[in-house]
Amino acid sequence: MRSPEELTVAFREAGLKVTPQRQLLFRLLHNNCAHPTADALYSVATEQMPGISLRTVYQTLNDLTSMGEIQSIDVGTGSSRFDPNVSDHHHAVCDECGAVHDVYVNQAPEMRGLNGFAVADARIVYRGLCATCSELAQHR
Amino acid sequence: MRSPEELTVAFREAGLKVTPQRQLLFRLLHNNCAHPTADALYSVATEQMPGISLRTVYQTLNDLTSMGEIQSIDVGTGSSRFDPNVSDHHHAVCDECGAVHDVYVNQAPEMRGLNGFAVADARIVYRGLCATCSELAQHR
DNA sequence: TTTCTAATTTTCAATAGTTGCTAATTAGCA
DNA sequence: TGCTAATTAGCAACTATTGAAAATTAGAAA
Repeated sequence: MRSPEELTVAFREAGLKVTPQRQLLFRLLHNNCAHPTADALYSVATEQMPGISLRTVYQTLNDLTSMGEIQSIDVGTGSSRFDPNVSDHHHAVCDECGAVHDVYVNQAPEMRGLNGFAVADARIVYRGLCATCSELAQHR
Repeated sequence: MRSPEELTVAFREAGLKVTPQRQLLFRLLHNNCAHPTADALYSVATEQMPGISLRTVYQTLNDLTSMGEIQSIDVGTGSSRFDPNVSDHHHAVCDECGAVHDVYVNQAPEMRGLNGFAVADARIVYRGLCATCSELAQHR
């Protein structure tokens, strides 16, 4: 996604208002590679702006998603996660600690069984143990 | 998954009871490639057995899943879908009609960014238009 | 066949995640 | 400074799923 400053301009150009709540979320999301859930963002946001509502967090995330600034990802952990990295990539989820990592895949693998299905998008979710957790698993 | 008859034996051997509700679900799932949701199965089951509870459907699906007879898949359509095909395969979801198709992938693609992540499983979800829906889209 | 008991089913409440609605507030233009 | 449409907050509602507990039942044993 673009920087908070660029988003400020983009929002105003789109006729949207730039509120303190939105600016805070712009900052919390920028360069955030933690793949946070709405609730995780809400927790951090509340520290800096007590009283901000979870509803507003969801609303802003949805707005940013439909503007293509962030993407919503579902890695099967119950709630949606939000990713300011909208480049073509995939995700690896640690079954132990729940951390989500970015994975880049060179070329699409050969597929069978599509039978005329017109693929527009492919998303891969890897599951397993992250480096830290598999390290810890060794010592048990 | 195995046939209703084989499951009947397997359940008894595991000390589990074979109830009419379970037998009905065995039949509804056998050779079912529609990737139904719990609710979809509940609807069909209700026709043949009025009064069966949604809770029982969920319970039986969970039992079959933990026995490895079926798998639970999440293709991002809100609710879990259940697949009696437990062979190594992936799924293509039609954005128009919601149908879910099986896709077989030859070999895993080359990945970058794993940084020590120990992959245990990979699931690919393709999105796009199924053959029927892309056909219809042509004529508009 | 009848009895018994642990497994199962049903019912209903509860939960998590997310969205809908509405009154109150506010950004930003005139 | 005032105005108004956009936004926020608060809360109810909704969907998918699970928990808990009482009632029922499969199936082994007598």
